Amino acid sequence: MKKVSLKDIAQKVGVSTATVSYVLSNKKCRVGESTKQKIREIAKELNYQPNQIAKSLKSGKTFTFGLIVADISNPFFANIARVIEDEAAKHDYTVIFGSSDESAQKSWKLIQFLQNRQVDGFIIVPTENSEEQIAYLQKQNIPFVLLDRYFPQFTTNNVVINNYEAAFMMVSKLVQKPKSNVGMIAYKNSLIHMKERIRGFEEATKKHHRFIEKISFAAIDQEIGNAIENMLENNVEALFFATNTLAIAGLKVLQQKQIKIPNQLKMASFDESEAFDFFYSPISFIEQPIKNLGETAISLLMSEINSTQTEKTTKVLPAKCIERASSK
Amino acid sequence: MKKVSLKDIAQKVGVSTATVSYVLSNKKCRVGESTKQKIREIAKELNYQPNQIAKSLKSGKTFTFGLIVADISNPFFANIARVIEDEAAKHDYTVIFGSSDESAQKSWKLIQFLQNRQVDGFIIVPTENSEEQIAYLQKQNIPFVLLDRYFPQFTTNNVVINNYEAAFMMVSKLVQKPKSNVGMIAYKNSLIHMKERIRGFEEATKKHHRFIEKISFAAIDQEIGNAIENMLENNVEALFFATNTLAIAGLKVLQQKQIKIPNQLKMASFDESEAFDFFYSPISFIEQPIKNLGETAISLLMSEINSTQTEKTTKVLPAKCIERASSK
DNA sequence: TTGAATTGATTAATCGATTAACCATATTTG
DNA sequence: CAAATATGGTTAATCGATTAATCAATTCAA
Repeated sequence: MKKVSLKDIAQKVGVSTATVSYVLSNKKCRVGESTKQKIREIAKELNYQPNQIAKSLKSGKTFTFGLIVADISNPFFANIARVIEDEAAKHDYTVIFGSSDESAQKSWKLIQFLQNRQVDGFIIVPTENSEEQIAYLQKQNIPFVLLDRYFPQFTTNNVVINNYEAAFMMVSKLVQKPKSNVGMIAYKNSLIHMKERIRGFEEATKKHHRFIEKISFAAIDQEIGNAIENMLENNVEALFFATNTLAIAGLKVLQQKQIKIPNQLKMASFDESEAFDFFYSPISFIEQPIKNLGETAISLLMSEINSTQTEKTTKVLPAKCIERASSK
Repeated sequence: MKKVSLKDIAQKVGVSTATVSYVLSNKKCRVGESTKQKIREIAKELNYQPNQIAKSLKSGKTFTFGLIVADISNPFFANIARVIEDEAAKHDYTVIFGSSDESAQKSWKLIQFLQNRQVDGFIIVPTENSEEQIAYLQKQNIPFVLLDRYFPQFTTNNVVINNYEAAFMMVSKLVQKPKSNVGMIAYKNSLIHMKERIRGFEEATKKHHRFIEKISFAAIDQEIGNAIENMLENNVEALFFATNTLAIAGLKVLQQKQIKIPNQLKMASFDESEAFDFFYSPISFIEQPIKNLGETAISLLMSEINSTQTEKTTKVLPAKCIERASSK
């Protein structure tokens, strides 16, 4: 069965499609009361649903956002996606999203794809080496907001947390005894959020012997074993993970090796995970304000879209240290 | 900056938009080689991206699926969503999805919304009392596939597992000692998948004293405490959870009460969760073939869309019992 | 009673891409 | 050389909704 269009209603009522359009969109236009009623009646009877595609073509607006996250299988990003969807829905926007899996190439493909679908704006968690993509969006004057990370050399709308401060606070609590050996496991990644987390760790461990292992996102399972091995050989007594994904992978190895936490090794991580709660000694972590991050991103994007102003804003939201058994 | 359209290219080259369209879509049509080259060149130079909205309006196809899951914050559905997206992308389809949160009303809203966006088909995890929605889709002749659950009274495309068998197998292993007290915590829900899980539990515990607590999805946190309390008062020595969400909620209570698993209470659950791996005694669970479920759903939907045949199929996929420390 | 104002509705252009149906030239063919 | 056939393109309608411009019929004012 074909979908009901304005034309169908118009024919049945015996008026032009224009009249039907005016009535159903409640425009202040001169249409007789009896005609109005009849049109509304028939529209309801046929269960008329306006064709958004046609509307979009005419208006140039799709009421759709594109969301590109770095890794949708990570609950952090999955939850952010959820919040962003809910928040967008409040403004009658749909969200189409994709996962770049930290690959600039995939991110570029997604941007092109979503642009073809005429999204009205983007929320992007940018990957390494995606600078020219950002430059492209800027040049095309497409509204967008960067999330979680950004490029300091570009003036863009950003929503982030203070990674340096959060890492510094958490690590300071984790490594109280000076001169001991301490370690951090991070991503091999030049993005600012990772740099800042590492800087926070370093600043908090000035008086310690520190060891940093950097792992590539695409090969966590292959590289994590060695990284942990090295940490243990260096007798670190505290270990800080730069993300929840790294922490989960690391914990699996530590559990295999029967390392007792926190007795043999204290630990803490960035981001949360349901698994952290159920570990025999609950894992300390840095809680990011996910709801706030998503809401702020949508709010920035909405104001970018609805105004002619091109002033860019960077919002820095507070993160919280949740200390539990694993770091004491 | 406005987007580049066929018209822009046509003007620059000095031909009609029709010619440009023919060339860029590689139609077998008579256009001179030199003109072809020039058009391709200019198209590249202007970075032409076809407007999918316009294409959709003309073709009546959006190459978009609507996916409605019951609860996107549940990793089971989140992962299914992921698989479905990846699989759809292989066929050059986009997926727009929403979460009904087990509410028929929300589900109905989502269907209307997605239909306005002219999706070419649906994959739906139906909620309780959504029968008339299914009937509506059927009447409108809109291609769709039901996932995880279905309504036996409707002849539809379904992709499910054998919930009865999976529950029976797992519970049989969980409750070996006859005559003991055993319990199940399920949802207060009349959907077939839940009924089947309960039937599996009952069939496997014919020789036991069994206790079943039913909890409403919308009030898990409020009701789970009492449910667990009752189980403990009845001295159950084995407890089966109908879903991962229930298990996680239940585990939190059990942990507070310092119940030792499996010494004081053996347990097992449907579905997986990262948290199950990190519990001090890893939780036994029924593993659903998520990848296979998603792939099959897309494949059914694709063949429904691409063929005129209206024959409906129900695919029943195998689930697997993963036995670990918690049930021994 | 004639011109002006009001009411109720229609026409037609538009958004961007597609495509069937034409229309010129140019080249063969009998 | 006239008719047939290629060759290389253009025109215009279409998808469905929107909306400025217009028109016809009525009512009102002077």
